[in-house]
Amino acid sequence: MAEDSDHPRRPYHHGNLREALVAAALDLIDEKGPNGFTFAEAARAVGVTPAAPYRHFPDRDALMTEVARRGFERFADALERAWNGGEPSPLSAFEAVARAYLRFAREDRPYYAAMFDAGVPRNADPALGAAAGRAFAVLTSATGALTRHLPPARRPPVHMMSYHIWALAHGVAELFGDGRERRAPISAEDLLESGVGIYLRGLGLIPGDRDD
Amino acid sequence: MAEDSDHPRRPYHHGNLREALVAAALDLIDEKGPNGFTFAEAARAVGVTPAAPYRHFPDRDALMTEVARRGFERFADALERAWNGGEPSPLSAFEAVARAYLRFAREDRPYYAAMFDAGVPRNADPALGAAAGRAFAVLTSATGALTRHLPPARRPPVHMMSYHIWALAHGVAELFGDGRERRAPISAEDLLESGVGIYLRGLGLIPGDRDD
DNA sequence: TGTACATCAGTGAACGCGCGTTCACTGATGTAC
DNA sequence: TGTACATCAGTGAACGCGCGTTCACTGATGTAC
Repeated sequence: MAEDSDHPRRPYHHGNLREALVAAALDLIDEKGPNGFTFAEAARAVGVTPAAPYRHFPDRDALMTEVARRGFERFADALERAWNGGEPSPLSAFEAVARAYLRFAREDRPYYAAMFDAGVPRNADPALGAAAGRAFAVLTSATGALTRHLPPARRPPVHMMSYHIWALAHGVAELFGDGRERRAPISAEDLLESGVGIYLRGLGLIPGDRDD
Repeated sequence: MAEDSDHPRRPYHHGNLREALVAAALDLIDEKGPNGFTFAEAARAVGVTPAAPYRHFPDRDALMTEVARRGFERFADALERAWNGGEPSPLSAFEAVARAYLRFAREDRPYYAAMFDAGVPRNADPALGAAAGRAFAVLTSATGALTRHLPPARRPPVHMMSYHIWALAHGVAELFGDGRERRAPISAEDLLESGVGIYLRGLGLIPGDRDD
């Protein structure tokens, strides 16, 4: 009973094996983490011989790299959308970017894992590096816009500030995303939002609540 | 030429196989990452049959867990030492803790990887969980001491603040530690120190440089 | 101090497994005329 | 519209590999008397 007689025989050509493999890889990464993912199992999940994927990817790592590349594209898109050209205000748009970061890490977790936890090197694929750069560029342009009206003496280096935000968002996502690492009594989203708020206050970008 | 005739034959009993396996595991993790580590290779590195480790660890994961456990012990020790009871001042001690965090992530990288990147669950071993709790307790008591003199209305929840610091430190370590992830024009240490400084200023814990 | 014996910590051979990958092949599809 | 043929995207069998783990074993060590 290798196949159900009610259903027509699966056609010899899959039709969209490349896409199906990517989808299967995402499922597997979601289930078992980026290191539990194997080429053979992806093929099995799609119902295809273990040799078939080689028609679409040179090797196992190439599929992983493809997932990471797509992840960075989506990630960059999401951040750009959230930034929205700095509208309605740089501050609110900036906070939207932070929220989008975390939402991506949570909702597109297997992508995020492929991008940051799978050990795929940034230079594995030029398009991957470009997409990662595009994502990071959103952060830098957002911080640039946000700090532009500060007097130069109090304006932080834009790269430094981007790295701070990125590190905080990544740390929150890795440690507190999805309930891994001790049941925090505060959600990852709230954690990042409050952290960014305090940070921005420290830069004088939003008013402090000092009594003086 | 399986053995050098100059040297006496390696004794039948290794003498300290357990310790040697832990050391080999650390080397392998350092070289190939926490997922490149295998039981068999650790045994080989130590010059022992692949069955020998089973006299000391029930299985492969137990060795990984042991490395993570020791890592958390050392980590907690390092943070406690840096905190130094809050002397000479809570602020300087707090900053010393942040520096110690990053120094640990850098200098004891294989430990850090076993602790955070190897997928060892916190409850794999009660002692591991306890050590992790002890490390985190340093952060909470440090933030508690640091914010104690703030008026209650402006005092941040101590857990939230600890999580912020932890997330920032972890994010910096993962993204910028050891030059992985784009050559940042600023060191991970400086990045964390400046980030923590801005954050503390945002809480009113160190003076801002406002002109008003 | 010497001997008998239990215990400990290794050996060496073997297992089953799943993986990544290769190869010659074949069924299906698309194109030229 | 029909046929011939090149190309494409699969199959199925096989490979070598290293891993985790087991087993009966044996050499070395420690202890009781």
